[in-house]
Amino acid sequence: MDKNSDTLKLENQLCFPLYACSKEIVRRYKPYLDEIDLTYTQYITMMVMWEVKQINVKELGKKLFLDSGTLTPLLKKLESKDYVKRERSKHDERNLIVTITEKGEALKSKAVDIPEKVSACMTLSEDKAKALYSVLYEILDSME
Amino acid sequence: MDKNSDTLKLENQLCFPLYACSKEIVRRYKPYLDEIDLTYTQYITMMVMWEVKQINVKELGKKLFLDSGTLTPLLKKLESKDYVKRERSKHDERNLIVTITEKGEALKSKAVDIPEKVSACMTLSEDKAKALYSVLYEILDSME
DNA sequence: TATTATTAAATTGTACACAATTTAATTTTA
DNA sequence: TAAAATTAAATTGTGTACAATTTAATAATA
Repeated sequence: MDKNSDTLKLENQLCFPLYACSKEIVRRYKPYLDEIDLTYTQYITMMVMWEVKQINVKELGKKLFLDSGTLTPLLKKLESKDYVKRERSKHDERNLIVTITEKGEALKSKAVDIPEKVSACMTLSEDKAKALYSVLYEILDSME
Repeated sequence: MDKNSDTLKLENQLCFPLYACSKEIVRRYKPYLDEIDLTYTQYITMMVMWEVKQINVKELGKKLFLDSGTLTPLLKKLESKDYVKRERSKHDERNLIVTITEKGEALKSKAVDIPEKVSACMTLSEDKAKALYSVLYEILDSME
């Protein structure tokens, strides 16, 4: 390919549609997440908490691909809403243990319909969705 | 599917790997973009400028899926680096016309190798890359 | 044509996102 | 075991993102 003409066109990039698509879908979550007073990042954090109940910041960051610079203020906010509890591990005080609260557990029932509401606003066949899913994880795995 | 158990698991979301993958790839750009003193958003903006030479903020925003709240400060920064020129349209002063400068044009040659350097750090077959590309644009189109 | 509506950027405010540094705790090792 | 290295969060600083509002210019209309 002629390096000077095409490689730097937006339409020839793979990263750009990924970036744009991610943002646009996250934006579709907003009205539903507003109803339960969560941002998207807080929502995916709660998704982990609903599943594991308790986790430290490091492990949480690994699951979410986020670092403490993002998670520390976010977890403080979730704590102020009483959805999680933050406390240092007695065993190793470097670790901060995040634990879901009852109020956090209760929030789950309000969130359970959100994924289908969002996927309803974009038409994508089951097959393509599965293919997309597996390619994305393939990329994520290959980059680690 | 049992609503209360699986729909809210991170691993069952399509948006999450999209969000994570986008961020991780953008992060791979950083070391190369640092060398030419651009952020990723500035870089995709310059990609449009290399292609069209001149455009107003509204049209630029449409191409990049960004609004004036993001673009205004970003374009001011690109202007301060002398990569673009910002001036009101004489024909309609509501429009701000962004024009690439000579220095901006010259930057292209330094950026031309970046896409292949980034794609080198993730293994993805041509076929899968193409499939991914087309599904992403299908989603983007279906959401407009 | 004066008023109203619309449009395009800019501004404001909140929340990420992440690199780099700092702080404090724990391990390793000389 | 005391010093050095490592580790986990927190902090700092820069740069997005985007909703909502404001400002200024232009277009539509009563």
